[in-house]
Amino acid sequence: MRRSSLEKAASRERIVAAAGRQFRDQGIAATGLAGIMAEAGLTVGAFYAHFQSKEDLVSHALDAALDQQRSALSSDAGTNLLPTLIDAYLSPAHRDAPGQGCANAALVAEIARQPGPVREGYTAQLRTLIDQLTPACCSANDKGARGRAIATFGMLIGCLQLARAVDDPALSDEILAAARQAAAGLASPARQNDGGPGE
Amino acid sequence: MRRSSLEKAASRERIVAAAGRQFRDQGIAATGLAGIMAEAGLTVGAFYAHFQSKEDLVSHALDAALDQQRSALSSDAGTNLLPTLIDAYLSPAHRDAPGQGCANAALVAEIARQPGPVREGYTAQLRTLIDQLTPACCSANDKGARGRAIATFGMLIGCLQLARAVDDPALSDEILAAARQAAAGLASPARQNDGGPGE
DNA sequence: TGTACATCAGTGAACGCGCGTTCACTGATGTAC
DNA sequence: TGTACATCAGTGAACGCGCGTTCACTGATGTAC
Repeated sequence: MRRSSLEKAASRERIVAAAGRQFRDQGIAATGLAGIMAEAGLTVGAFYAHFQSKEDLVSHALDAALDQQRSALSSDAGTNLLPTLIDAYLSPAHRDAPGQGCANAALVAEIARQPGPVREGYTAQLRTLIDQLTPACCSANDKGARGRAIATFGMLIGCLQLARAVDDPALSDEILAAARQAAAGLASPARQNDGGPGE
Repeated sequence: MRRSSLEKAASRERIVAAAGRQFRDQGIAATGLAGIMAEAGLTVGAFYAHFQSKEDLVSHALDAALDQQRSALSSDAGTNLLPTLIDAYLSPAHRDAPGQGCANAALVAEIARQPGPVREGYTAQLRTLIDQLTPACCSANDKGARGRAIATFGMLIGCLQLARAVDDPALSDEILAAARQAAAGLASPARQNDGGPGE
């Protein structure tokens, strides 16, 4: 039953993709290896030919999911379509498909409870994301751009989570709309100088 | 071994409190009934004298945790110490004690995956919270107060989660600081009129 | 290029374990007379 | 107020189940000659 190294790489990719989707959809703790392997078209036994443990898979799957999200972002770096990006982030489509969506929004709280290595990997990813987001939050006086980038991103993930948790579609849409408007103001501070505390 | 109805009520309260703490600390899926009952000073068997199922407990524990949080808030309603409240919310102390802290921040993502009744209860609680927060976000032209209240709260929970997930204390503090500044601007829009889209 | 053999990706069954839930039992509580 | 009895909060052991992990085995792949 041995497979070629190309096939092995393909299997691994399928496992990582399935894990990324199921973790975001169901949460990490609630997702079993058997279900992931089944979605990847394999049986559980094969798992340990690819990863040392579930925690090891969590690290890799999270990293891959975050990479994927950032790559969409990096292609737009510099150009001024941050508003478009915000609208996409806060769209009903994104809200309704957590499994394909932002891993930050789906998993931050659970990441905080993960062992060291997982959190280390996440921290590096978030750092890169902030660096990518910061230039898009520039105003004439760009002293506060990085802070605004962080706060804006926090608002995006927080509001998306609220919109997902809520039972009532009308309230959910209202949350998305409120976040869209506030994010636009925060991220692109227009003619207002940022008046940060002296530093 | 039968106990008086007063003792039963006290037992139930201890179970709810222990559940609220453990759910926030470890997540709902990762928390077992045995651990909750042990913290309440009882054995697992007694659980079903108080609740129909784990899901039933989740509903009640979540409701209690959210009530507790809001009651701290309602005492300040009307008065202008929203900035103080924001600072407390984004304090290192709150970040470092999720088990005693805001259930929204700790559990939103997991609530989105809970069965109907839990989400219904949560939705009602969030609605009340938004209503309580809105007057504190008033400006001269208060058309956008409710939207700003929603967006501000989303930013609070999102940034608190980011600060908890991150591995590096310096970055974590930076996130809290960025959120504090942005929240102050968003919640108390000073002399800036809110320029919402026509409605 | 062809043959012999070590490697190892994947299978399928088993492992111990903790989960949520059930149940027979205990004995103090609350009630009926 | 005192007695007899039904109730039921809590115990402790058991239930089936799915979890993460291990293992003997298979047979195609990759390598050495």
